[in-house]
Parts: sequence; C-alpha cells; structure tokens
Amino acid sequence: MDKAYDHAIVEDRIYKTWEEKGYFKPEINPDGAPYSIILPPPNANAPLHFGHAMYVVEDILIRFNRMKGLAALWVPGADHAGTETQFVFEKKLKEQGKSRLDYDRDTLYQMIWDYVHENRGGMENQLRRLGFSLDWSRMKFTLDPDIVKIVYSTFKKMFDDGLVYRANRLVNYCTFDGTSFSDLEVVNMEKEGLLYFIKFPIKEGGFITIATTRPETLVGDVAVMVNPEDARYKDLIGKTVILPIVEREIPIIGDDYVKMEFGTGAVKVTPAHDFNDYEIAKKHNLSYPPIIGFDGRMKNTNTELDGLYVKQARVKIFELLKEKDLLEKEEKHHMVIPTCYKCKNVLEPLPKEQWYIKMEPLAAKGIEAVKNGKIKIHPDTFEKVYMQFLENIRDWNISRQNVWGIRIPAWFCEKCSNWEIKDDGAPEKCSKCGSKDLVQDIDTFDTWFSSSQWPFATLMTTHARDYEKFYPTTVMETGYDILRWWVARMIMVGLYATDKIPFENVVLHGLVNDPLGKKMSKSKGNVVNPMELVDQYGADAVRFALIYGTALGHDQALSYPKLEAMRKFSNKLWNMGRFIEMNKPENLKLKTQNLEELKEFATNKTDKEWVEKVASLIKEVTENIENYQFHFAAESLYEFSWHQFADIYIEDVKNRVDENSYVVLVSIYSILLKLLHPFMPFITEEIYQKLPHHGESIMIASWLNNG
RNA sequence: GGAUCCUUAGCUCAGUUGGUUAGAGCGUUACAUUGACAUUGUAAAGGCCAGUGGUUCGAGUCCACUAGGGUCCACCA
Repeated sequence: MDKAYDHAIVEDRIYKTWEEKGYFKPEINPDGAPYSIILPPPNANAPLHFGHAMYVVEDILIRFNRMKGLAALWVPGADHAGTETQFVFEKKLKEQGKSRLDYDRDTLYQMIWDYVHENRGGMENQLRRLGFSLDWSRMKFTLDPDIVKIVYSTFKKMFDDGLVYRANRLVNYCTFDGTSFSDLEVVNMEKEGLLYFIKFPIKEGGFITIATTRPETLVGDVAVMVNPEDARYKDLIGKTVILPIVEREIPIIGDDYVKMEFGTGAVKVTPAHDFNDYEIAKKHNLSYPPIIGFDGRMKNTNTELDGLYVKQARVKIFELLKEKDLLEKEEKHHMVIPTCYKCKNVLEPLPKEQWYIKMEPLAAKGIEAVKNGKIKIHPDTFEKVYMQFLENIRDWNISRQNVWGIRIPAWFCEKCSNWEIKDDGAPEKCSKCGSKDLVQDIDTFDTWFSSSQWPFATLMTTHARDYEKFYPTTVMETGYDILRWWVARMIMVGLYATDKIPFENVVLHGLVNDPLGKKMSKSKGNVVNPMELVDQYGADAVRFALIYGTALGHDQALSYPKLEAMRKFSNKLWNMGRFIEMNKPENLKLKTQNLEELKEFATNKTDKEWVEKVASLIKEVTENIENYQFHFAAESLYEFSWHQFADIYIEDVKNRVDENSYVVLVSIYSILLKLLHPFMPFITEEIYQKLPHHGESIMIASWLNNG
C-alpha cells in the first residue's frame, strides 16, 4: 500500500467496477425485502449544488440496507425544471440579442430541447463522483413519453372527478417571464416604498383624499371605499367621485373592510389589479377591465398613459396629479411586494383564465396520512409546517405560460366552449357538439404538478413489476425547503392517484450554507461547487463532513477545517490498513472471522474485550442509522476508529502480535470498514480489497456476517 | 401580524427519554515521535450552556417570559 491515500486514483475506478458488476441493482439481493428511495430529480441541464450533495443521506440508507440483505433500489432521475430551464435559456437568448418572442412555440420548444440535451449527462456524472449507488438502468426523465402519459391520466382523472376546474381569476403574473405562478412561488419582498395621498374631486363638491401605494392604477378604479362607521366619511357614501385624468365617475361605497386608522381611512378599489379589491368589487358588483396588459404596459385608459410600462406610468401620473394640484403628500411606507422567485421583478396581479386543482379533499387525506402515522416525518418538528400548509391550503393554479414543459392536454371547442380533456392524444371532435373546431390550450403544467407524481410515475415505468414490488417507497429524503412545494404535494397527489401513500418516511436534511453561515446564492456570488471539494478532499471526506456534527434537518455552514479533518481521517483509516498489511504473518492460514465467530475465536483477554466493544459499536451504529441519526453514527465511528481502535488497540497489539491476535485485529478492522462503508464508500472498498481473505466487494458484503 | 428553529469553548457544531467532574473537530500551549500516519501521539489551557423566573431530589435538556439571530407563512391599501 502507498504511504498516503490518494482518492484521485481510486474513486473513479471503483465506481466503474461497481456499476459494471451491477451492484447498484436491487436484483443483487433477489430474495431481500424491498427497500426503495426515489432520488429527488436534479435539474437535467444544471450542475449539482450542495443541496444535491446532501443526498448522501440517501446513499447511506441504501448502502446500509443493501448490506443488510434488502433489495435496495435507488432510482435516479432528471427534471426538466420548466420555469427554471426556460429562464436560463431565455437569458442565453438575450445574450444573443434575441427573445422568446422571436420564435413560435414549436421552434422555441425544440431549441430548449436541444439545449437541454446538449447539457445532459453532466449532473449524472457528478452524482457518480459522489459515490451514489443509484440504479442507472432505471434512470427516468420527467419528459419521458411514458411519464408524460401518466401525468396526463392523473389530470384526466382529476378532471373527471371534478377536482380540476378552469377559472378566470387574478393570478400572480410575471410580465418579464411571461407566465403566472402559484401562491407558493411568490416571493414577498419587504421594501421601503411611498404611500401617496391623492385628492379625488367629489362631484357634489369638495374632495376626498385616499392613500395608495399604486397611484398608476387609479385609472382602473371602480370605487372609493370608506368604513361606514367612520364619522368623517359616512355622509359621503353614495356620492360620486370624478377620477382624475380619466374623468370617469365612480361611487363612494361603504365596507367595514376598510381600516379607519390606516392612511386617510379612504381607499380606492382596483378590481383588476389587486387581490383584495377583486373580492370587494365582486361583493359590490363592480367591475372594470384591466388597465395593465400581460406585457406589463398600460392599456384601456384612452390617455397618454397607454403603452407606458407600469413604472413609467407611475412617474407620469405623479406629474399629472401634481399639475392639477391633486397630490396632497407622500409618506415613506414599509411595504411587502410580491416578486418573481426567478427574475426578482415585481409580480402583477392580472386576471387570467387558468386551470386549478381543488385542494381541500386532497389535503384532507394528506393530513390524515401523517396524523395516523402511516407517513412519518423526520425530524418530527416539520410535521407542524406540513400541517400548517395543508390546513390552510388554497387551490393550486397549475397553468404556466411556459413553452418548456408538459403541455396541458385540454382542447377548447370554438363552437360550444366545451373543454375536452384527453390522456391519449388529441380528440377528433367535441364530445358535446361534435364540432371539429378544437384548439389545444397553449399552456404547460406547473413543473411541480408532474413532480408530485414522481414516486409512482417512475416505478410504473422503470422495470416490469417495480411498482408492485417497491411502491410505496420506503423513504423520501430531501431538503426541508421543499417540504410544501414538493413533499406535501407528492403525498396528496400520490394518495389520490394510487390510493396508497407514496412513501412511508419523509426524511428532511438541512441546508448547506457558505462558511460564514450565509445562504449560498448566485447573486451573492458565494456559491461553492461541491465537485471542487470532491477533487480536493475526496468524495468520502466530503460525504463524511456533511454528515458529521450536524443534526438531521439543521443547517450547516460549510467548514473547510472539517473537510480537512475528514480528509485526514481517510488517511488515518488508510494507514491503519497499511499497518495491518505490513504486519501480516507469513503464510497466514487462519481466515478473517465475523462477529459471532470472533467471540469464540478471541482467546486473549484484551482481544475478547475488543470484540465486545465492536459488538456494541455495531449495535449503536445500526440503531442510529435506522433512527435517521446519522451524525451520531458518524461520530461514534470516527471516535472508535481513531481514538479507540488505532490509538489504543493497535498500539497494544503492536507489541504482542501473533497469528491469532492478528486475525482478531483484521476482523475487527474489517467490521469497522463495513460500518463505515455507507458513509465512506470508496476508501472502505479500496482497503477491503487489500485485506486477507476479503470478499468480492464490501458493497455487497453482509452488514454483520462475512460475505 | 402568525408559525418555527436557533443562541453551548476563540471558530464550526454535537449533546438522543432531565441523572455523577458539559463533548468533538479546528485553533491555542507544552512535550514527544519519523513511527503504519504529506504526520501522529501524550498532556494542558479554554464554557455563570443568551437572560430572568418556574417545575423537580436534580435542568444545557421541561415550562413561561425577555433579548438577539435565522427561516417560512400572511391580501392591510
């Protein structure tokens, strides 16, 4: 053995061997009970980040259970990541001076398809470099035709069951990305803004001053509203206000929604561009067409405002009001603005027809499944977050105006306005009126709608009988940050579509932050590429550092000293092996013993004690992994290997080594390597292969017995 | 405004159902060692466990409140 462990020459070679030998397939344990995890599919065309490196938790579980003899299946996948990918692609277009609007739908789709496929394979190889024992023969992509077909049938089933409906409502619309979003995707940004106090002339004489943060929308107002209890204004209810600039007449109405103490106690009502006003106007039977278009420009005002972007319109209207002396004052105002989670621009509430899913019946089952313990969430503190989300669930807007995604299989009949939903191709004619004048909805599904079906969609389409054998899956492991976006929806949709829970356990890991504890983000420029650390420290050290010293579900700051410590730990392990190899007796006849055999074999009193010690270590590590307390297992292994086994036992045996005690030494070491293998797969395999009488591979060695 | 997590050694973090002198890694100090060890070993220093009050024979751990930080949710114009 070389003097020091060099991960660079070991890892790639070992992974290839594993893959070639088929060790990643559950068929390696044909008689084992099923154990399955579906990998949260990373974006198909983007490199991995530290969130993905945390999937090491899944590899630990898979390797551990495989060694225990279970038919352990870990299914890899790639996500088309609709909004994300189109956003990135459009940025590329912009660099070339182009935009999505320069292409028709099919051309743009094809361009993105080509772009994604040019970049395919990168993240898969990065997962390999991390040592992940994924069954690549079962790899799935969210746009695989068989997956799409399943997504279609789920949608159709929901439609047939009355869970899908189309509604014209205000949606959160990004005029830059050109799509609407669900409530979850809205990022509320706190900002210091201005509250404008504007005098509206009253037809019957005098003025009423309203306070607003959005003066430009006054051209779309339908009313001025006051609290009927408000002594200042109650006599004005029923009178008429003449809107400045557009000179349109609107009523003053009363509604106790208005808080008297805020602003002036009088508020303008813009139904087409504010969620509250939309509800209020509906209640009072008032309406006015939108004055902001999907391009973010003003329209329908018949004034010089038309064609201006909202921001420009605000400046313009400010000037106009000032000219007419209708602007009383502005105050600084702390406000919360809905912004686009991708491009960070301000979202406009705009009225649009979209497909919605009725969530309440689905949520009820999701709540039940966790309450009755069929699905367990680890750590259990996240149950509260889950419940809070499901108990306050709102209907889910699943329409996206993206091109990159699964197109909604809904056809509109131009003749009778009927919607046809099909899961097996375009309908020939309208089932209501027989017309052949059908047009498919141009929208695509929210990526999370198809993702919510991932556990069963994958297993139904990987290998024959996979679904029967491996569904429900054993564990869904992911970052807690997508508990609501993804995990909760998988539970709801999974229960609905398959009538079974999609997984028995939810295991949630924390975030990896930068060394200063700040969230990594591209805009902050503090993103660390996990692959660079794998190059530098080795996959095993990176894996161990991510697990060691951080409780499940807790965030951690990336620590270079810790990575260095774990690299040294690798080297220490290596040198323990090196010592053992160098002290191998000539013509060693006795074979390595498993734990049970060792108990008989060890005759020396000290050796006997060490056999007991390692027996309790096995118990401890096993229990900790089974309880998802990986950091405890990692700490015990680190401490025992280094400060017990190396510092004390090896030092002791050094002076009295004979063939018998040597076998005890090798055997204990071999057990240690096996216990460490789920955490540090590469180095443990490399050393294992050098031990006397070793098995075929440590990967498929038995957790407790020889093999 | 609501929810939730966090505050433990200089730094990054563990501390599992409350139980004798509170732990690890890195860093610091002293000594030793070329040993299986691009090092390692031995030893040491370093902590009113954020604060206050409570429950208890006993609290870092449970409860209440306070202060600071993070995250998530929320339609106050």
